[in-house]
Amino acid sequence: MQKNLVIVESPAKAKTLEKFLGEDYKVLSSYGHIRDLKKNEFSVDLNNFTPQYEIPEEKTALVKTLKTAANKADTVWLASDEDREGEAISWHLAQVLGLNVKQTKRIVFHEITKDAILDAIKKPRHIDINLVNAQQARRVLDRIVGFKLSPVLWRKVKPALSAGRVQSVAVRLIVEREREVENFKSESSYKVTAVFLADKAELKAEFNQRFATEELAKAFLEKCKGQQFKISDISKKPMQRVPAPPFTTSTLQQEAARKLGFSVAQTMSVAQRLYEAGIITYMRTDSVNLSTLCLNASKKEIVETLGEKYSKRRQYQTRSKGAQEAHEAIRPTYMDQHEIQGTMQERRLYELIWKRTIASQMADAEIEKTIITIVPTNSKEETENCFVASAEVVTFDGFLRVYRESFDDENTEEQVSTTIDAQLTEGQLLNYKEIQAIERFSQCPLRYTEASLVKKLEELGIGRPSTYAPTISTIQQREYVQKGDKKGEKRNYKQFTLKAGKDIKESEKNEIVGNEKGKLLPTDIGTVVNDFLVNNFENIVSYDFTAEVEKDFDEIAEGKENWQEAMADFYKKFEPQCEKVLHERSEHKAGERVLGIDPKSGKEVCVKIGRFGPVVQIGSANDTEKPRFAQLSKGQSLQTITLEDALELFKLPRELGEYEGATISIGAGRFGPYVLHNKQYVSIPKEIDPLAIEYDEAVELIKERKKAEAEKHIKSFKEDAELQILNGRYGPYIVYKGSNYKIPRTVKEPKELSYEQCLEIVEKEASKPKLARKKK
DNA sequence: CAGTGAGCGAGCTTCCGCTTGACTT
Repeated sequence: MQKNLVIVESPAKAKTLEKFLGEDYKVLSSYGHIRDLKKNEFSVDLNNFTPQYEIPEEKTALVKTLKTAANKADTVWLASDEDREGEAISWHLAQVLGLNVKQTKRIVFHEITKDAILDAIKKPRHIDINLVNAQQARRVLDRIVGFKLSPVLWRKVKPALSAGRVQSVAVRLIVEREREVENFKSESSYKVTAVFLADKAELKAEFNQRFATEELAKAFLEKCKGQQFKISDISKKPMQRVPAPPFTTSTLQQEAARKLGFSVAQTMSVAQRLYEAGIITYMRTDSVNLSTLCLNASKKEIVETLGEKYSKRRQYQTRSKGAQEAHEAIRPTYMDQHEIQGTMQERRLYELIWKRTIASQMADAEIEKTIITIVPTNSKEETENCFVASAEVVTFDGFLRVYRESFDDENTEEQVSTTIDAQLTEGQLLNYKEIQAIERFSQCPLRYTEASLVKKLEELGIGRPSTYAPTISTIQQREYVQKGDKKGEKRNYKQFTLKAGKDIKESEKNEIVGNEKGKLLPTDIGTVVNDFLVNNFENIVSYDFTAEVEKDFDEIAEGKENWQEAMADFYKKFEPQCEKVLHERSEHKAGERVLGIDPKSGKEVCVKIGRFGPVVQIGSANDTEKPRFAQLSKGQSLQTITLEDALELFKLPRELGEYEGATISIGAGRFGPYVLHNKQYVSIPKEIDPLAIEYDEAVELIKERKKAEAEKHIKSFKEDAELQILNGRYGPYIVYKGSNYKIPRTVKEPKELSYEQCLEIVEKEASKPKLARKKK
């Protein structure tokens, strides 16, 4: 029987710890929080802000195990993470396990190494109740905000919506970026580049001033015509480049997106597997700190493979707002393991982590930058305008040997950089081969990707490593935001070229700009909800709100402020704000836009967010006649739809006539437009306009559908009409009494299955436990 | 490579942070 029980947060950590601590210690895991506010109730007494905690059902078995183990042990050590949440986990554990809060031993370590752990055991402390209170304040504030704001949205915008301190700001960022893009007016100017001839080699250079207009650019080229040029100056300066710090959750998500094309959720799930296999350290962290163990191991690797001069020991400082640094940076557990076994994704992510970690401990790259200034030979006065050719030569590659960080805005602005082949001297005369003025445009702001949104949230100190991925999935689930592509637009630009011995030639070219893939785009609902919140709760969805309340939490953690009083202070202002908005009667719903008058009925036509999303409405609920509704179709938006397009939507359903004794009608449903015939629905492909589709086309679709239906059928049974073998998207399957059943892979020829065999499969499959179906 | 297809309202919805599960019709 072990004398000591140690409780940590993660089971993988527990496993490692047990190895280090030896026989006298049993190590168990709490799997995060064991208690929380009730899930479906407000659970905060608004008179004194006392929270009502409960152990969620899925944790009861675990808590029982922990209790038994705690009762058996002589000493219990609470070893949850050293941050606000970790302290609260320890406190809840102490309470639930019946331990004395003031006396129970509390230990912490920031890295899972033997030394760190034995060290921690030597100097236990007690639970810091102030830090616990800061967590309670954080938890209760989030509950108040979320559970008071969401119902306002249900009432004023649409049921089942949600708002919160983190998600609403995430949506705001996306909506506002979209508006920046929409309102962006690009300005053009002329950039001048030249190719000079130095002996036989070419030297590319750019003029260090841009020209605002076509006329100025042309005038400049005119002045250059027939000119000879000279090198007025050659300067060389050494530069250093430093490696990026080791990965945190946020930077790992960004780099994995840029370099490997992973989604934020994908990165986290692959990293989780690596962590559970003991290959990398913990993947939810805001710290860039590396353990001494890792620093030493990295140095050894670098010195052994590349030599002493490539090694440089570095400790990085965390700069991000609100970082709590309970863990190390994300790094390989063993630096000598350059690659791993596993899936393609696992191998690639590991390689990225290994390289970034190693590079962070490598020497600076040394670069020699050469800048050559070129002026016309006839220029008398010392003018600051000149052509500049610049070249960079890596004189020592340092960390670049292993790893180079990527950036989102790479390749957006082409820079003239050249390699210099010729021997050049100051005063040397040059002739131009070609001088060109090209119209260039200012860069439109880029829409957010999942990863760049995470970066922005981290900069604002909003959200935590464990919530970045879930937040992004929440705002998509609520349909505030969609991931999608934006097609670029063609843009014309002018170009003037001056070749040696010739006149200026003008040409017009075009390019595609603004093509964006996998970007976060706001939906109508997201936009309306955001505008509603910004109008009525600017203080809550402000970019600074989190930073401000964090200041309070810090005060509470330092024991300078009473947490429940802080909550009372907040609620005193927040509650009347909610009440006011809730009871405000306005003529128009949030986001409603009047388009005009329906010429047929003379009634008002408006668009708004309806019970099921964006709709057009003709007439009002106050009229004697009920208003008519039509859902906006895909690609239409509340903000841009015209009266004409809106009225088009009322042309469905249409009837096209009889076919085989039944009416064909065209309608629009949840999944787009369809042909309805004999209770059979057939989707209309998006190439065909449902408003223009003709009788023959509709019949064709019905026939196609019938044919597909016939092919779908593999076998039925005379014993039971309710049993059939069908061919579906995932291969053959069995339908029995309205439910689908998978045919085991071992069955090679589903056609040959007998009635009895089918029933056997059905029985077997039905007995398997079913996953709770996802909400749609 | 399936199948889904209403109605504008009588019940329910919702937060953020800690953790991993057991699931693939």
